[in-house]
Amino acid sequence: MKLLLSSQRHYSTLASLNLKTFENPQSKAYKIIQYCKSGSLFEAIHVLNSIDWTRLSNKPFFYASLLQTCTKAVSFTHGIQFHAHVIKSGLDTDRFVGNSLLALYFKLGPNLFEARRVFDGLFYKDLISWTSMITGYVKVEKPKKSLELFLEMLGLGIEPNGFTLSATSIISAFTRNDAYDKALGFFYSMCRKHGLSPDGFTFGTVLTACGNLGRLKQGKEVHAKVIASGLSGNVFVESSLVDMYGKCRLVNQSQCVFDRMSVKNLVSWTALLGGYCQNGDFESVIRIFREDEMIEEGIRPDYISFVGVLFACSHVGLVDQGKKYFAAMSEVYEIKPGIEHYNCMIDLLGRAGLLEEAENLIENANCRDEPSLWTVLLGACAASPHSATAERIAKKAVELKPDHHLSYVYLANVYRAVGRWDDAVKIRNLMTKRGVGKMPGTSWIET
DNA sequence: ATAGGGTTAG
Repeated sequence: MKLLLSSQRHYSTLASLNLKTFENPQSKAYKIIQYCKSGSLFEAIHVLNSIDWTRLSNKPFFYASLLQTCTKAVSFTHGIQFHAHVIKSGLDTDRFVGNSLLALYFKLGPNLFEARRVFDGLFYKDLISWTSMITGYVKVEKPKKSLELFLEMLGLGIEPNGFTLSATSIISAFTRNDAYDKALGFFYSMCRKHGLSPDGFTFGTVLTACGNLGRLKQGKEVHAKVIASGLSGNVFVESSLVDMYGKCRLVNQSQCVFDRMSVKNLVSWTALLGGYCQNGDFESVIRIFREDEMIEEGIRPDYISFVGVLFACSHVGLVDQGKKYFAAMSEVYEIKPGIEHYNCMIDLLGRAGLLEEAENLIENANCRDEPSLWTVLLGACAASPHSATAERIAKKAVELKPDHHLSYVYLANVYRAVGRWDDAVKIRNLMTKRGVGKMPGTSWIET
């Protein structure tokens, strides 16, 4: 690639390159900025190459604009070249240039290493620098680092007030860290201490936290805040509410919120179905799915919603229905079944005593060596352990997952059921030898 | 003048 910004060119246009003239529409400096603003990276570079860059004043502003344009135009290679020039001119300590570089590395990289280097090298870090780095860590799945940095920022006396976004990224970091309690705590201090008004994103995150914690009381409080904030029409917020009530075992409330939603999407439906699933009302799941209500509203079920309905089928023992949905998944909706769908089907078939059919299904799946499939099938076998099939399945499970103690227990149980006491003892010894958990006493019958 | 953000499902 041609090197940009050669310093050996075009002294003739020097007159148009000072700070004052970039506001002059005739000047090339003005054109560069205009091109940057409209995201026309190549045009901007073209003009840039026709001037003497070394004589241009106010370089930080140009570098920042150009770097942002690279980010906007998704051109990482150009961005890196500009970074090289930035370093050469010693402007990488400038916070505007640096912040633009951070955006480049986080949005197009993501290159955490380079971003951190830029961040550490900044002469003065402002709230935007901190926020970029904090949210950047969340993005690359390093919530702990993100929180460390957040605390460091607070230690320096920089308050995240006025910027809801920095607060939401912290909440997000907490929730990704499974520290839902802290996320909730932060939400409340954000509202009370800093007087910030949360937006839809914040509410979505916080409601999910309430749901995962089963905190109905706080969930309701947040619901009240949602209503007060006028965000009731937000499909993300309302789907989170449906989810929250479902997880807090108030499935009626979940249905109520759902019914009043003016805009529903697939996630809203799946959250509703999930609520019924978690509350053991599998009949409702199947009823809602079967009545084609979703399809009437123009919503096509996806990978996850099929997990819900197959899970329900397996719990109710609807073999034909389950088979129908499993087939429809790939035939009608062109969704490749995954391990979760297979698990449901194996459980469904196995519990119905259709061991061979279940075994067949596993053997023909591309995830056939996945231990969980065999473990699930083995669990289903416990109801009918009197067969060579059960023995075969149990052996396969032990082979694929030698550290799973239940497989041994099941296998021993199969032997006991047909009176092969010596084999049962061998399994017990094998378990001890491999050190995989404790064999239950002889009173153990089935799960 | 220029820069920063995220949510939902089994």
